[in-house]
Parts: sequence; structure tokens; C-alpha cells
Amino acid sequence: MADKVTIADVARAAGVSRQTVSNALNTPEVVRAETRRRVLDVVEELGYRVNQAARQMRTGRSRLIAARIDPEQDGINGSVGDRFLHGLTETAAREGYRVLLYTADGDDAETAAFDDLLGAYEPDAFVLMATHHDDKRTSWLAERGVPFVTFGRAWSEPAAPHCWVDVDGAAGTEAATRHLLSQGHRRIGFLGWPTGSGVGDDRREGWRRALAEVGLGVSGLHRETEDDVAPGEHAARDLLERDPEITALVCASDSLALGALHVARAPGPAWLAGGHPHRPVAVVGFDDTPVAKAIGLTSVRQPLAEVASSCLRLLTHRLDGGAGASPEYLLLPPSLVVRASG
Amino acid sequence: MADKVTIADVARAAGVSRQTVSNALNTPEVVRAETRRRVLDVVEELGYRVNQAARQMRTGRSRLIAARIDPEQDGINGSVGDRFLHGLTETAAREGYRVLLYTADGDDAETAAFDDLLGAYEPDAFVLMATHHDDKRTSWLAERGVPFVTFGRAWSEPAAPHCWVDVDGAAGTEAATRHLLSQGHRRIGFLGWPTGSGVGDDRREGWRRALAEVGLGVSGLHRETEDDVAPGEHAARDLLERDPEITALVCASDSLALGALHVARAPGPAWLAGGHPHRPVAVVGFDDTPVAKAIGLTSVRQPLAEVASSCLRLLTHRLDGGAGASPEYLLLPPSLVVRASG
DNA sequence: ATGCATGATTTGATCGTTCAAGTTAAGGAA
DNA sequence: TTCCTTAACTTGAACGATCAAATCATGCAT
Repeated sequence: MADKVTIADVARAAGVSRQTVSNALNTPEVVRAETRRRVLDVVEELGYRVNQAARQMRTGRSRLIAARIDPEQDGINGSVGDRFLHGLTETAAREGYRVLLYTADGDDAETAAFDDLLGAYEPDAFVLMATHHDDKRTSWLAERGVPFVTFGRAWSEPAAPHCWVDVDGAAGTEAATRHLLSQGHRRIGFLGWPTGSGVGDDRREGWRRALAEVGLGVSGLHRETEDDVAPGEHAARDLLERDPEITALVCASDSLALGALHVARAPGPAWLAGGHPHRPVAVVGFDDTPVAKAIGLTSVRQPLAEVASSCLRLLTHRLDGGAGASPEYLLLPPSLVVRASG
Repeated sequence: MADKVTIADVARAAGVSRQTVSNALNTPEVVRAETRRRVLDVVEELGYRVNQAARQMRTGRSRLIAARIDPEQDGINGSVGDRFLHGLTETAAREGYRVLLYTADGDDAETAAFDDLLGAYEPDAFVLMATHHDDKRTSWLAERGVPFVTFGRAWSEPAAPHCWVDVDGAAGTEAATRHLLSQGHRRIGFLGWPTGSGVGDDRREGWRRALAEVGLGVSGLHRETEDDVAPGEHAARDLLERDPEITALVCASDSLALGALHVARAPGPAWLAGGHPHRPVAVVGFDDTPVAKAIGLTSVRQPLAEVASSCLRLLTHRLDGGAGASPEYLLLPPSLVVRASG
């Protein structure tokens, strides 16, 4: 609290001007090596730290990156966002940035939040999660020339005008399906979300592809429903009852997979209510949430730490380095975490 | 992106001086009502927003609150921090503050992070989670006069020199135990953490108290172990095998409870490996994590949103209002979420 | 009338940094 | 010698807000 050391203090102690101190720190190449050393020694000795607010005033750059923190949606899939945020914060710190949080419920509230933040704190960039078709947020930012990356590809545009990083969901479900095929399963169903969501359609496609590769069709083998446990259970029951040949299910999320497990399991334990005795069915989820780990559910894991660091690297590259003209896209492969469920 | 409106722009348009605009916004009572209205109209019309950086330079206040984001510990209990952070962000926004994230592994790394942040971004305050005995972090901040609140009481000091908000863990386990008693259970065990952790000891105490109230002792009824699923399972097995009379277990966390469930359940489903057939045992967890909800585990729920908003309210009260001399403490009651497990 | 609070507004200075332009000294080419 | 270039460093101004002090009316008591 006591003292705040300013650049002028350092300059005085080192016997140079303010600007030379600034140069020694930010543009070393214009300062004589010996002078630079002397300045850096004094900086160290006095414990000088540049004041962000002052720097921001002059340069217009806040070294702040804004990201949304979600209320844990259904409580199961929510943890994805948190793992991502943690990775983001860690990488950001390493690159000299900090993560500023905001909340918003819906796209309109979020663009309003953009406006507020830009007016007051002037973050240098935004990181968006969960992109969807006709995402208003990206166009809002793009129109105003605000830098941003998205975790999630641009579903509506073939070649997006902005950078994105995403995980290859289709590759994930494809790997999951192949895994099940290799275990001898031949009739493998899919539990997903209603057509029209980019992410959901993508995950279904991976499953379809894997089956097609070995000459199997998908007719009557899938159900689409809301992303929660109860709907998942319902859909799974329906699917399994209509097709007694099905021995395995690939799911678009751990929530759905958990619902499926309630049906697919052998006569259930006392603390899981209402299970009809049923043949055992293998189940694979998506996201490798804590719940999956806890109950031994095989699941597709997204490399969230890498997604986060990639997002940040794309941003800082644009912010600090020359602003490369064409946007970059990055599609990372997920991995399958095999557990007892399949 | 185009234009940024400054206070000078507003002043010019409204035909007053910069200072009057500032006063109209920050000290309305010194400005004539009519003038104030005119200024506010112009503010609205031009879309003026105060620039935080400039304000911070002059006032020394950043309106930033720093909080740590954890890597999801064991993946199960981690979600507590995230729910808290979300609440914090939401309340902060309402009070004109923003949450700035940082990461740190261990107390020393965290105080180093304090130093970094204070030097560069000058957050007005810190919010700390998971306080423990002899917490280096609180003393570091206190010595330097940096405002902060902790989620978690000051375990080492009788009357802490700083504000804290906490959840009454003992009340939670007490309620859980009473609930089990009311269901007819008479021999109720406890699975907890090694003695010495404030939180863990507190939770054990609530269980003990509830049993004592109805004249029951606790000898041989509890086990202490590391906070994870496997140790929980191990400890539960040990406890249940040595005392065949036990019909229910209260646990210090959902992780432990999940381990206990692996033992306590009726002959397990195929996807949960290695279960010895066993008598059914009721289990209650702590934290009401997504996992608890997913598997139907009765659990003690902490009112995280209220904890977060209370933390923030205590802070802003001190930051904005007069800095009340004596610290305030707030102990909030948890609630029991009853599910199939007990 | 004069003086003097009081209310409403304005003026100049300042926070700590970096930008842009200026200065100084040294080295080469003419 | 004189001029020009370059390297190394310094000086003043500016970013956009608020603080502290100054100014200008206005009303009221003396």
C-alpha cells in the first residue's frame, strides 16, 4: 500500500529520463545495452511495475480480455465452460493479459454487455463460447471492429471473417463408434439434439460416418431430444424398446448418456429409482464431465486447455503482432476416455 | 469502434464545463436540477460512458475485484468455486464492479499474484475462497491494507480482523443427521477429512452434535481420509465391515459420498465395477454438486449465490460507503436436498 | 450600500504513461 | 572545415477523468 513507484522514480534513480526507462522496458533495441541494464537493475530494486491504467490511457490498450461465465446450465455439462475459463486465465497471464468476467443471458443481453464493457473498461478482445447458427454476437463485434475469437466454429459462414478454435466433435463420435464396433457391437444407436444445432448435427454425423464405413446404415437408430437427463432416459428407453437388437448407444452429451444409463444398466441399485430390468447396453457420453468420471461413463474428452491456449494465442498474435489479414481456424481432435460403461 | 465520447464532448454539447458533467453524474446534489437533467440528456444522446482508466488514474479506484479461478480439483467438488464465481460476477456488475480472474497454485503463488495484480491493475479488493488455518494470504493482504473478504471464516483467529462470509457446515451435517434419525436410523457413521482442517472438523462436529442431542455416542463411528472417491470407498467399506449395525453415512463431501455409495448400494449395476453385495445403507453428501444431482445423492447445499452477493456487499459497503471500522462476519445456513440415497 | 455566507459553476493542475518531436554528441563524407 | 546522418537520449504534450481552488452570482443581514 505504502508507496507506489512510478516511472519517474525509476528515471531519477537511474539518472535517465522517463522516456528512456519506458524504452528500456518496451523498446529495448533503441537503448544502449549498458543503459538498459542500469535501468532494469533499478526497476528490480525499486520494484517498479507499470501502471496499466496510465498505459491504457496513452496506448488505448487495456491488456484485458473479456469472457462470459455461465451459470452451470444443467449442472452436468456446465463444467466445460469452467475448465475452459481456467485455461484461458492461465495462458492469458503468461502472455501479459488478464481475463475479465461478465455474465449475460441470451445474445441480446450479451451484446449489451459488450457495449458496457467497451465503454468503460475497454477490453482489447472478447472470447466467445458456444457459437450457434446466426450468432448475433459475432456480427455485432465484427461490425465494430472489435477483435475476438470464438470457441466453436462459425456454423453459418463457410469461411468466417473471424478466428475460431473448435473441437472436431464428429471425429469424437466417430472414434467412440469405432471403439464400440471393435468391441463387437453391430447395432449402435445415437442419442442427440434436435436437428439444426451445429454442434449436435456434427456429433451425429461422426457416428453415421463410422457406421457407413463398415457398411451399416443408421435408419431407425437415432433419437433427438432436449439436452437433459430425463429426456435422455426417455429417448433411450424408446429407442431400446423399439429395436431389441441395439447393444450400444453413442450420446451427444454426458447428460443424455446419464439418462441412457438409467435405462441401459442391469437391474438398478436402490438409490436409482424406477429401472425396468433390461439387457446391458454400452453407453458413451460426450465431454468427459466430472459426472462421467464419477460413475465410470466412457466419454469423449475435449482438450479444453489446448482450446483455451489456442484461442488466446490467436488473439495475442493479432493484438500484439501485426494484425494478419486473413482469419485462422483451428480444429482440434478430441480423445476417447474409456471407462466401465462401454 | 468509430468514436469515443469524452466528458469534454458532453460538456460542449450541454453548454457546461467538464466538471459540471462529472458532478451531474457523480455528485448530483451539488448541481442545479435543471442543469443536471440537461447534462444527463446529452449523456444519453451521445452515449457517453466514463472511461475507467482515466477515472482510475485520478481516483485510484479501479472498480475491479480480483478472484481466483481454480482448476477443478477432483472434478466433483470443483463446481462449488464456479457457482460462486458466477454469483460474484453477477452481483458485482449490479454494483458497478467487474471481476478479474487470476490463477495460483498454493498460498505463496497466490500472494505473488496479489503483488502482480496490485502493481499493474490495482484491483480495489480481493475475494478469497477456501480459507484454512494460518492462511498466509489474509495476513499478506491485511499487512498491506488491501481490502478483502473471504468465503470461509478465519479459522485461526477468534475475532478476525477482516470480513468473512461462510456457510454453517456444522448446521448442515447436523440437519443431515437429524434427517436420517427421523427416518429411523440409529447408527449413523461419518466419513470426513483428517483432523486439523477447519471445514472438515466443523462438519464432523455437526454430526456429533445431532447424535449427542438424542443421547447417542460417536465412538467407532467415523473415519477420516483424503477427499476423493477411492479413499472414500475404502474408508466406507472399512467402517461398514467393522460395524454391521451402521445403516447410514454422513459424508464431508460428495466425493466421499460417492465412494461410500459404491459400497453402500445394493448389488451394483454392470457399469460400476467391483461391488460386494451388501446391505443397503443411506448416504448423505455435502455440496450438492452436479454429480449428486445426477446420481440421486442426498446432499447438503450451500447457498453459493447468497454467499457471493454477501461477500460483494460487504466489500462495496466498505469501499464505497464509509470504511466501517470493525469487520463484519456472516454465517449462512445451508439446506438439505433430499434425494433417493437417503 | 457593504459585507458575507451559500449555491452553482468553471478553471487549472494532476494521476503515470507513451507518443511525437526535439536535442546532443559522435562519426563520415564532401 | 562544414554539412549530414545516425544513435542515444530528453522534453513537452496528451490520453480522460476528478480534485482543489477560484470565480461568479444571489440573497440576506447589518
